Amino acid sequence: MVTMKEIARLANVSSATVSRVLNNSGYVSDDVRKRILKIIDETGYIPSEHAKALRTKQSNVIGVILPKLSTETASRIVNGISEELAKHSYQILLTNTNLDPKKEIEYVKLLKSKQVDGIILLATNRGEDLLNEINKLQIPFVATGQEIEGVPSVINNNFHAAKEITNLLIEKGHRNIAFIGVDEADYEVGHKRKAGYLAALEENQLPVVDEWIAKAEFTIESGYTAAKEIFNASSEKPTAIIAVTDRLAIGAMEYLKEQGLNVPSDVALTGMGASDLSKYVHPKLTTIDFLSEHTGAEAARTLLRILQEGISLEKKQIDYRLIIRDSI
Amino acid sequence: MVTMKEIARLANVSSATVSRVLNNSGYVSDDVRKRILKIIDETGYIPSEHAKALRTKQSNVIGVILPKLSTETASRIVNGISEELAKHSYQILLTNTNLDPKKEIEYVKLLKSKQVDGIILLATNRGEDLLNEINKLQIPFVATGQEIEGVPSVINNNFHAAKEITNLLIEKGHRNIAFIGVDEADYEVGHKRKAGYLAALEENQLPVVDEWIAKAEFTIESGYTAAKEIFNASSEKPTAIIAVTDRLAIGAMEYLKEQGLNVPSDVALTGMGASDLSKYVHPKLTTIDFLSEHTGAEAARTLLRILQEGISLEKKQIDYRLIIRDSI
DNA sequence: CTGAAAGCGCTTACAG
DNA sequence: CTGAAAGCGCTTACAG
Repeated sequence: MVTMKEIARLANVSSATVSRVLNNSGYVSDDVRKRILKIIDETGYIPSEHAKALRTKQSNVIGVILPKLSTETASRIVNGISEELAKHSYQILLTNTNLDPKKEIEYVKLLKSKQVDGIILLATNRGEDLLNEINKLQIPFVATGQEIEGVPSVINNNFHAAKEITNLLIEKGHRNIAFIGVDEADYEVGHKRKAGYLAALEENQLPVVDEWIAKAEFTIESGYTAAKEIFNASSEKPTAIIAVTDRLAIGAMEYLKEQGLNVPSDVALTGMGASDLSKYVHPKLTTIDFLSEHTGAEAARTLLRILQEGISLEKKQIDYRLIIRDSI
Repeated sequence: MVTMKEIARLANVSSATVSRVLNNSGYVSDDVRKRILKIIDETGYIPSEHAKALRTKQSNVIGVILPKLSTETASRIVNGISEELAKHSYQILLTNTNLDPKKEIEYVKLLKSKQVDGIILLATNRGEDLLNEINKLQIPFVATGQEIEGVPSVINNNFHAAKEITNLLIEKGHRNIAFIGVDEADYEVGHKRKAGYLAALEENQLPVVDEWIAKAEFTIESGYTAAKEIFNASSEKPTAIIAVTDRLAIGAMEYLKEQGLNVPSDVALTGMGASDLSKYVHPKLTTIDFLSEHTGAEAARTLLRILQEGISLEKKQIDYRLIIRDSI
């Protein structure tokens, strides 16, 4: 491999001068600069980032820890992160926990050893161990997906989104509104969205009916099952269903169709996430776009701000957009 | 930051010994080993990968260059890569060209400067400049998505997949089979899939009708437009349409429905890619699953084989799976 | 079994 | 405007 020393030798200068040319730092005569650049070009010399990082303590790499890449939300967020970071010449070191929370901690350590300049975590939980590890860490850190206490977090406004979509149904005259949620251990998606639903009911003095509230997994099948449970359990049937993800809504839609119920005239239905799917099911799904690319980009910007200006805000909520389509 | 030197000092040994403990290399007495491990644990010491990489010329990082993360295929492939590499303690340094071919070359250089141990490229084209850059490079390299001459490539069997799906329609009695393809500059998706279609026609002595062959972009809208063109241009209408992606097929499906044509009884329709969408449109789409996670994993394995055994096969074709659903 | 020393490829104060 | 030298944090042949 051709090194800086080699370039210096060929150009009859010291490596200090080569370094100055490369970094545009300090004075170098035009003459010498040109000579060096020519040689760099001819040899195809590429400086070693490891040596550079070792010296400067800066790697221009940001670690990203994510639970699963093959979900639309995750890939939209990572895309947002990657575009924003690329603008500032940062690269992403990607680690994928495949939903194993133990790996989150392992990867935090790994990324530290790789000496990334910062870490962005797409969090699914708010585990104590993780928090400890982050606090031990002396690396700028941004969480997204979940708010993590004491850690700069970029999150969606899940509470208001759920509340608004519930209100929308209430305005349309629905009073029997069912809810398909997920485990509240997922604080943002499980707890906050449910809280938004409950808040809207309460404000409108609608009763909370336990049989109309189901807990599901993140799959279409689970949405189907949840809708079935709701319709089997209750003597009075709901006229609307709010699902906390599009996939759950689509599962519910399958069940409803199977029962010969029309969406939306018999039962209105909403999802959340603005997935690709939501546009192409029939009827098209009313949903909420959480602008995930934007969430990712904002997480990246937050991290860059910490890196460059030392400014560290605690919490940033990203706006969402309600998308009204044919399912209500 | 606590360094190896510091650990050595605290343990009253030399850093050489600490290094030996860390790497399980050479002899270290149990006594000393325990003492060192204890101190490492207490201090939370994490070795610097940059220093290590500088010394050993090995980083345990694989560079991945992709055109766009937010497509289902790309994220499935990257997921496959990431899972396979994780098994072998390699991490991914992710670079995203956002479909800018100039960036492919730029990122090849960047990844070299980051001294990744190898590079996996999800290629969309087979540009000459890129090939030159790769050849200049002295880093193990695997391409996927496109076969790149002289470079180990893991690709899908696009020709046979397209041929098989065409044959399937022919067996069903279709003789007027239209084709919605993409630019043949995308050799695998544009050229090979079209070639497979043409080969099936030829083998069955069916005529190639130019009006039945449309070129589209990678969007649902473009599939709609292409189907419209086909139906407007030709006096004799096709009874089946083969689209080279699911999104194109879904666009075509929208057009057909709009025209009051029933899928599959009036016009049969097939896609390729086994996207999530394909399962949830009505009728469900007959398509081809290219097993993208598997493609990614195989690309990773190919790279690891080069890295670990120096074995470098030229070309590997991944199997596909035909998924027959209701659209034919 | 352990240590002293060299060296990986850079950057950067310091001196001239 | 340029160079000599130190040092970043590791590993590894060599010596004992």
